[in-house]
Amino acid sequence: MSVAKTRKDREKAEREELIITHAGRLLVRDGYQNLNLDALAEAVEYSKGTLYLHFKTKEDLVLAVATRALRERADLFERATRFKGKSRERIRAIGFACCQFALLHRDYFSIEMTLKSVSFWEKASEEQRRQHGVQSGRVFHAVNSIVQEAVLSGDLPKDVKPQDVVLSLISITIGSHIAATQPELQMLCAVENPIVAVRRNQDLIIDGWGWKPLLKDWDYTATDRRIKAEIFPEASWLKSS
Amino acid sequence: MSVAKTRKDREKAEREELIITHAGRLLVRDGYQNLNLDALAEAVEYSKGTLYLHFKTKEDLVLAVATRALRERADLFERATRFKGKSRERIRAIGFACCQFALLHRDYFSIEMTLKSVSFWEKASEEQRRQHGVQSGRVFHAVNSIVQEAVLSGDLPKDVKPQDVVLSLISITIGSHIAATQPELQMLCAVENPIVAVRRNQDLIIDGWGWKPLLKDWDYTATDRRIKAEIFPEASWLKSS
Amino acid sequence: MSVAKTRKDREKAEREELIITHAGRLLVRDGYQNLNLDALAEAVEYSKGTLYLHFKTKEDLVLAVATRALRERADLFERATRFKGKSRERIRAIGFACCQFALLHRDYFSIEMTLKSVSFWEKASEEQRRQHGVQSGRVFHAVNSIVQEAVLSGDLPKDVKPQDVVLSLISITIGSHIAATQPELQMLCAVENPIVAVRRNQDLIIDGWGWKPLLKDWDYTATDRRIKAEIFPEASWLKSS
Amino acid sequence: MSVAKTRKDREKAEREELIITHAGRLLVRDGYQNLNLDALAEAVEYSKGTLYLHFKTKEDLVLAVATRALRERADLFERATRFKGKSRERIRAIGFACCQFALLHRDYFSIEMTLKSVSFWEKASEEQRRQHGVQSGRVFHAVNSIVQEAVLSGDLPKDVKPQDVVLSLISITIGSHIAATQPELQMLCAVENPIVAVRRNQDLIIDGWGWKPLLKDWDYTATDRRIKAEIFPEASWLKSS
DNA sequence: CATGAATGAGCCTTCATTCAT
DNA sequence: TATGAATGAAGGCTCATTCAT
Repeated sequence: MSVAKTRKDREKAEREELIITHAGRLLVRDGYQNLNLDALAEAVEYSKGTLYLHFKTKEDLVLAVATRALRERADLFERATRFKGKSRERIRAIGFACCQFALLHRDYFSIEMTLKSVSFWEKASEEQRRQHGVQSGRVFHAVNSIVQEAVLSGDLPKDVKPQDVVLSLISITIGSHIAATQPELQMLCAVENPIVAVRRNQDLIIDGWGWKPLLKDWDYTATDRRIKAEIFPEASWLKSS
Repeated sequence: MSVAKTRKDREKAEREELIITHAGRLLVRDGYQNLNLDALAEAVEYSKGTLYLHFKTKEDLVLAVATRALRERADLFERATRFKGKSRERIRAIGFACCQFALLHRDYFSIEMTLKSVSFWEKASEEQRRQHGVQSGRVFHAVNSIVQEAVLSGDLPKDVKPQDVVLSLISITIGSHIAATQPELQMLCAVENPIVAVRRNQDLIIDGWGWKPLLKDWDYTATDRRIKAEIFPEASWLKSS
Repeated sequence: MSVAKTRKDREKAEREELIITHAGRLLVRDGYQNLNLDALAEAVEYSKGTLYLHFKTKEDLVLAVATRALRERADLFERATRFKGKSRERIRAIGFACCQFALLHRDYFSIEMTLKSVSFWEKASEEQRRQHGVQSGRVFHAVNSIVQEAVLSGDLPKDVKPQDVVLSLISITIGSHIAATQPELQMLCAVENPIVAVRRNQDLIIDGWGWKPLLKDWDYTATDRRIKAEIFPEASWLKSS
Repeated sequence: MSVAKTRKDREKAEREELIITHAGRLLVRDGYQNLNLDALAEAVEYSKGTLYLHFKTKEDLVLAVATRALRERADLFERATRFKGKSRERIRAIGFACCQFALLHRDYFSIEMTLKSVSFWEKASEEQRRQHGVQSGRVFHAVNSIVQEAVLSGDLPKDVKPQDVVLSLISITIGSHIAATQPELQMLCAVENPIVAVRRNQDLIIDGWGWKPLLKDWDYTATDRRIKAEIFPEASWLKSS
């Protein structure tokens, strides 16, 4: 029976994955307000009632979509963390992870934005809120650990506060992603490749903090090649970043 | 009659302002999907029918809210543009304008985000779309003109593309604003004052581009005082930025 | 002042005509439920308030449109009544009047049909209801007088009840008009010219009653020419009936 | 499961019938524009949402009402078609079918008239439009087949066009029905029994075409008795037509 | 008299959620 | 456990009618 239970559990988890995947797809296509559970039920080929066996409310479901994406981001960040090298090389790996994530979840932000509404969180279940918080923490700590190491090792000035660095990195990444994917701005600023823009901006911030070795003092070509090979072997886009 | 017409027009414009103001408030509180015209009508103490005398659809109304905020931003930017001084001082004034705007429209971004949906723009009227475009352009050109001047004057390296600089400035501002106002990140990164965080990040980017005089080479205290006095005399928050 | 009053009255009547004319046009184009007083006010270039100075309710207005059409029909019928000739020739003139009316008010029926709703009459004013009744009576009596004369003169069998004949004539005319203008039936029954179909059906009914001289016993070509010339000189369509 | 499915389907069909029946009743009472789905939902004792599980739009529902009536008419006509006898006897049976239908759906015409609006058909679903077309065709072909047979057999003159005969029959039936049920005309023309009036008018038209044996040449009493007994045994009204 | 801004009741339609089977 | 029919509250929008100017 324990075996049967296990199989049941696995099936349940698989179905949950299926639901989340399709929900994410529809969310990106239609936005939160136009996501409708009838359409989702049809897409996953389960009944609407079954959706409610997995998720207490629509908000719960959407939060699960966001959390899964966030977990993948955390996974990518932690993989980047394990890169062997200077702190600046490792934060660079994090930057690559951001781009990899952005490509996998091109419209993750549009989902994340809907989470900002107060009423949203009120309707989501405690458990989903907790899980989302856990993944947020993993992302933060992945970056923070590298920054702290850089301060300790002297790659960053002793007097910078690690949290400030983390915040600036998060800020430039979020902002670049939003800005570089807005059609209006793509036109005005002649953005050819959003990924390139994001990475350039990250470098600007990192240089801004005086994180050694500065871009002008070091050739990161070899580093990039190693990151590509060792951390993101699956990422075809990194061919010629 | 011309007088009466003028008064009528003024009253109409005033009521439109009133509606937009309240709509903005509710929009920030409840989000786009939860903004309901019954509640708005009650808030402004006019009937629902009257709302529709001013705005063809709900989308039109929301776009008007966004456009008004954007216009204020453009106004602030253009005021900053008129600051007399080095290019770096003037881009600094733009940074101050961002902060001033952020304070006036703390949650403007959450509104702007709802505009991303394709179906949204389809339902908005041509006129409102046009007006929004015009204001977007003003904002861009205010920043762009300063950057171009910096390149011409040699304050920025000759080989940087002005649009890249503009994009990075917009990115860091958007991103910092979002990040620094997220409760979760405020906690993790110990953000005491979001405004300070935004401005620090802007400086990092500007230094990152090598925009002279660099922060370490120049004392901007006097500049800040002048910006405060000459450009934003009304902004109390600038007391001790 | 009496003169001024007269002018005012005339202006009022003229405006009323204008309103009814435009209302009829919109009614035919959009149907009763889609007739909207804003559009009508714009069309007549008077304010909505002015419309209400002339008509108590929307129903009143529509009834006025119907009544005016009915009055025109009655006028045409009474003109036909004055045709000099055999009773069968005169009822033939009525038939021509029907066609003339149908051409002038191609979609009068669609208006008349909306009058059938009980709730409609409840909302119409007493005065308008009365006027509509008066015109109905004129139409009936025009036809009835000819039928009675035919019975008296022996052109119709002595034992037919005039009212039955009148009813059958009204029936075939209404029915033919509806049937011959339905696209579906036009296709199935190969209706080339609705007017011709209506007149043929009228002849069938009249022959059916044995109204002398029967179609096969008399050549009505000359009659038709006279009706055209004497009664409907303005009707271009009668060229080659 | 197949059994359960069958039962479900049957229940669904029954509920659909229930909705259509009540909708027809309200439609006749209030007209299309005043039919409101809240009232209908209350009448059928199902929720408004349930109505929408059966019909995509209000227009769809109304069209379904019309189509069901039309189907019944087609059924009656096809039954009449199967009457054994002379062609004139069989077209007479069709006449009886008209009356039987008129009694069952006293106010069908008022519904059918609302279908004339162009905007109506735009909002109805393709499927409902198709079904309505199919039933229209059945009605036409039932009549047309008898007329053609009459021409071939020499009961109608060789030179008449069958479609003209069909059109005249449809016209007199529609028109008589409308005229004979208008209170105003009932009064003016002393209509005691609308059914009798309709049938008399039909005979006039049929005689008008010279369809043999003419009314004066044949006693249809026995035919009527047979039609009553063989085709409409359920129709109590035919007792003494 | 004429206006047209303001009203607000009313309606169609959607969709998250429930629950009997 | 899975289903999907049923629900009903909610919301955007219209438009006939009124009334202060």
